[in-house]
Amino acid sequence: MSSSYTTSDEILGMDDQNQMLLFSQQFYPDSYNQLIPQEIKLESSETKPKRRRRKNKGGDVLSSEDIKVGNSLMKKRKLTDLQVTLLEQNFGDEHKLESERKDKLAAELGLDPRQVAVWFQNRRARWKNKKLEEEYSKLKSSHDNVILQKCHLEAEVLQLKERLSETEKELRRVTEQFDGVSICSPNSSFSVDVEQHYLGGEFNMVEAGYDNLLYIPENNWVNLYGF
DNA sequence: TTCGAAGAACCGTTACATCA
DNA sequence: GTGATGTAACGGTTCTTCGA
Repeated sequence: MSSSYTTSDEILGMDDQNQMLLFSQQFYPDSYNQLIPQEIKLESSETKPKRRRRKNKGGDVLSSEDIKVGNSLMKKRKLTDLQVTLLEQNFGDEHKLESERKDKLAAELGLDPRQVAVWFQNRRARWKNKKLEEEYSKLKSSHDNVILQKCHLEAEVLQLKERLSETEKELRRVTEQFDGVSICSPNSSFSVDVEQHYLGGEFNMVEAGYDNLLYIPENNWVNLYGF
């Protein structure tokens, strides 16, 4: 990427004169020209090595991150509340930052346009992360609801199975009671009575959800679906 | 139409400040 | 003193635009 703005690494590599020039631009926003002179850009970009930013623990060399407060230099990189408020307002209006608006905002805030661009970039990233987090928690909560529902349904299935088993026992008991009596004959009026009794009467199988049962003379009641 | 330069946006990362 | 967190800034990559 090629940038019109000077990085702190580039500043660190400058001679004293250029450092002072940039220093005055950086710390006196009113007179800050916003654009780094071409000579400085060329000098630094041509020798720009591809490496990570270097640490600046010594503090003996001015960097673009130093800010003048009153008459003294402070290691203060944070933007002021007012600057942040205005940036937030602008971000609220529009997440994208056109070049014209960037320059206007930078002039208003006394910041480098590059700083404004970076702030918007980081703000968009934070916004995106927040959106992702919100989306995640929504999905998680709906997932939890589905799991809960599944548990309830499983419990219900268990309950129904138990009832089914009890009913089967009861049926076996009843059929054993009538063992030897011809209740299986389709022509038997007793058979019809039993069917009516269990399918539509006291044990309404359909309503009870037991409509998957079929009565076969040889096997008594058979579950059509395996449970 | 193609190609290269310039600029902007995005992403991952680093460095630093602040706080518990 | 230290680890966690927030954030300003950077480097690299990708995409778009524009002029030759």
